[in-house]
Amino acid sequence: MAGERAATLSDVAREAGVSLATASRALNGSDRVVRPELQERVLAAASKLGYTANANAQAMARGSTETVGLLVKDISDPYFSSIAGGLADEAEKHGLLVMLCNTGGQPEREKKFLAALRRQRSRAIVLAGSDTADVRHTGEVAGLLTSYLDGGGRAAAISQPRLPVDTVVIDNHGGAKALAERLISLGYRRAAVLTGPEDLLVSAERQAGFAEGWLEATGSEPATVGDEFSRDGGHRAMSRLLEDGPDVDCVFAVNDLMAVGALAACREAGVEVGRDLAVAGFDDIETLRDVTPGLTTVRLPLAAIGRLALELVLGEPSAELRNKPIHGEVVVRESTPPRS
Amino acid sequence: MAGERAATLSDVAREAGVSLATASRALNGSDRVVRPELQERVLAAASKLGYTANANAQAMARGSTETVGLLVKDISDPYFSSIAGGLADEAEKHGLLVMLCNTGGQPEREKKFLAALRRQRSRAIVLAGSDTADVRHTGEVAGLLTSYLDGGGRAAAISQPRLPVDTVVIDNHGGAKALAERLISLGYRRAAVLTGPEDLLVSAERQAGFAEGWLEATGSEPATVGDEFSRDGGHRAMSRLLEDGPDVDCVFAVNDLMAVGALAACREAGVEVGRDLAVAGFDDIETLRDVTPGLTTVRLPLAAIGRLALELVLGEPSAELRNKPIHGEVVVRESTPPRS
DNA sequence: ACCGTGATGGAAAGCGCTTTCCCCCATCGC
DNA sequence: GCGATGGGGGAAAGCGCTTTCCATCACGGT
Repeated sequence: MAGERAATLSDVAREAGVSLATASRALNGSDRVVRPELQERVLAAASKLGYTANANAQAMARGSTETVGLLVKDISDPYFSSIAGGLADEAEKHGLLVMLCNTGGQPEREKKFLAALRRQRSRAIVLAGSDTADVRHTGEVAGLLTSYLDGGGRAAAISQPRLPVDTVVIDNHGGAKALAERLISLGYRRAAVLTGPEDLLVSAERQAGFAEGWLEATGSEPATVGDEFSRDGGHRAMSRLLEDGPDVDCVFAVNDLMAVGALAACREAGVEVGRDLAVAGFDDIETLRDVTPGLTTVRLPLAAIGRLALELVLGEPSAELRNKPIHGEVVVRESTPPRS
Repeated sequence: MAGERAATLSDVAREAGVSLATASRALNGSDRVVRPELQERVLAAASKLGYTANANAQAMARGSTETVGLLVKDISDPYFSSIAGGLADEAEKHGLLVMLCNTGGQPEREKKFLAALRRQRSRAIVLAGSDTADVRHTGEVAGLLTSYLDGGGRAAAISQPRLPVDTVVIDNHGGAKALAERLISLGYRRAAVLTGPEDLLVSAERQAGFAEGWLEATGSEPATVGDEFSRDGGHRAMSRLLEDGPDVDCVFAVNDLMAVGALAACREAGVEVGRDLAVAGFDDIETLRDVTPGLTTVRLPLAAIGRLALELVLGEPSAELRNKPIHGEVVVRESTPPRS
């Protein structure tokens, strides 16, 4: 049972009657070739003993591991889980294992995880959207990342190019601006934006992009209501907006989750979205595509973004930082019908 | 820069003018105590050199790691990402890193991951719902798991107790049966079930539980339409059902995703759910709580399940297998109004 | 004054691999 | 027929830690 300690390579070598070196070469490949006959003997011995290589030992001897780290704010958020899904699939193709780090949006945790991944000698790290305007924290993260990179690690980020690493840049500004323009062409004239916390970059960028588009086209800035960057935040923000007497004909929630909360708030207040008021979101979360009325939003290829981030981080390192821009596509649905 | 190889413990020891042993004891704790003065010197040296322990080396020396593996079918599915979220949070509390393995429902991948986790000498493995009726595959997984356990590993499963490990058993049967009873008490009499593939245990159990409840109360078995265990599967199944002329007043989709697809199919067919037909799901996926009409479903405490699974797998090992039952709670919403 | 005791520091033996050398021997060219 | 050549096996040196086993040293009891 659990008594007999796991077979080691030496056990296999002995069993096969070859040297440790040969066993290693036969089992885990190398540039050196082993005579087929011996190779077979080693393989047989290994399977007979139920040998499983010790990845930690290999990591030590080889000086490199087969794991990559992924930092997300909240894996149960569909935005991140979709990215994670794409990244995980790509990782699997490369034979890499993914270390999932759920930061919960806590800077302390983020740093702890970064340290842990470094300790693990992870081959690469992908940071997904933990961007904040908190300069102090961003600086600390940049510092940790830099020493990780100096130690031979690779890293990439998803979202804003604020860290000294390659990044998959999501065009939040452009997407939101395009959405604003689209809403205007649909006939809307008075808008409000439901935003997340001010120091959340995604939120700030989307808000700014939308405002810019709106301002350019109508000459006026949309109103703004801030709350949490979540379903409930959207609900609260929308409720507040409605209470204040909504002098608006359309509302842009900076992400789909907030938009869905807003939808619910409208429903509760007896406001019919699509007829009385238009609502739009951002991300095009898959599980949210069936809400009613269908939510107008900006589609982001989330899984592809995850895949891309991994490709970026595993590809040829380059001297200068690379940015891979990703543009969203405005998807119009029933929540923003053309206005007569 | 990247030239100077990372500082090792010996570097720190030398810098601090102490032995390797002392440095180790001072930095990574142990039962042995180090004089405060020395301790401080070591800490200073470490920080001066930017020392980061090598987890792989520690794993080798200690014979144990700080990682746990999590196998899920598809992390981008909210069911699994919620479980993963709960588990990840719990792992963080224990200072453990989570290896995320996305099997994509492919048996081959599942086995590969299991082997990989064993190679990594993961402290524990949690298998989340990859249960299938495929006996051959289940047997192979059981085999891999057993040798992993024999090697001193710990493992737990979420869903059905089919593997030789502790498991968080989700009472799919009971939940579905309770749902059936509830629907009947609401006045429904003719039901249909939208199921996933036959060899998917979750689906089969929910169907059976529902059928049992229905049969006991009405004396008749609900009709059944099978398709994929996904939103689109639900959509297709429901479309087919509607085409065949629906002699039913309520439909149970074996999970929320399918139910939402069904909702969409109804909408497209001009059938108003809540008035013309009732629809219910299972899981109570958070992001789906705002669909309209509100979906009646069976709530599962997904995050808690993830947490629990980790607790189970990290707790005192026990001789006999433990099962931790989890019961869902029927949540009635507008999609199944009382029938007059 | 002497020896048992407990607290600490250090030397060194691994942990399980990979990989560099080194060496042997069968081939090959002339 | 003989040295050069190279394919392929093995010994052994790490990789960076932890931990056992000693060795010291300062006390306290008698």
